Amino acid sequence: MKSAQVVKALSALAQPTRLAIFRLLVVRGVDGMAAGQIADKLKVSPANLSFHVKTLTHAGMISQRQDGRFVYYAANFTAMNAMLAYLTENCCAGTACELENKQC
Amino acid sequence: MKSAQVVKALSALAQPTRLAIFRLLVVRGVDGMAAGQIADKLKVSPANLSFHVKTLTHAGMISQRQDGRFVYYAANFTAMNAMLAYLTENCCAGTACELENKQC
DNA sequence: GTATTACTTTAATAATTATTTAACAATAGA
DNA sequence: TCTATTGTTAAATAATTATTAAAGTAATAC
Repeated sequence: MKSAQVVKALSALAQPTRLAIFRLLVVRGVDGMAAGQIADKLKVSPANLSFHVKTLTHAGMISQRQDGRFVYYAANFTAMNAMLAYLTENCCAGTACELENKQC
Repeated sequence: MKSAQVVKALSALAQPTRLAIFRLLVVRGVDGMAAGQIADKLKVSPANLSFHVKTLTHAGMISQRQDGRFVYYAANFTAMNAMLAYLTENCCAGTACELENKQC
């Protein structure tokens, strides 16, 4: 994963409403949740929700699927895991710190 | 870990220079690296480096230790792991998705 | 004690990001 | 077709964040 993409992913999550949306969708799993449901649950205006899910979508952290009048959003677990992997990669220059003290 | 603290941690990492600083320190391990070395390596002005390490320190993602005229910075692995844990917590409502498809 | 090294702080400016309101689609149902 | 539902977009404003240059602090060396 490229560093610029990781910055985009982190920026997407680095906002209270968007972190709440993402966490909700992580717990929700693969089926995801309709935009309106998310907005209701998080007490966010539809326009504001649209703005934030757009940011998360552009960062690749969530995916979108239309079903009739409803738009379902779901967490992108592959993107999440890639981001987490980037942060911990080659920790402590690859020495056995994980085995010794579980620091990374 | 509280959600506001996670937002702070993510915000700290969500900037190219700061992500580069953090990654450098993650690879470096517990000993850390002096401010000047970091600035040289990343080709950042001292003032700008100071600004960014301050942000990372306030977010709890790195720690600071003075040694003579040098100030050493090191990654805070405990904070990093807490942040990663927050993001994946109760994924897919706790169903065995990890065992079934390694999605989270 | 003066100079040098290493780093931080302040202030000004530039750039980005979030929120709100209003207008705009698209689908579904009467 | 008319209307309600569901959601997005655009424009304006407010707020936050990053960068630079200059001044300031603190420790060591001469």
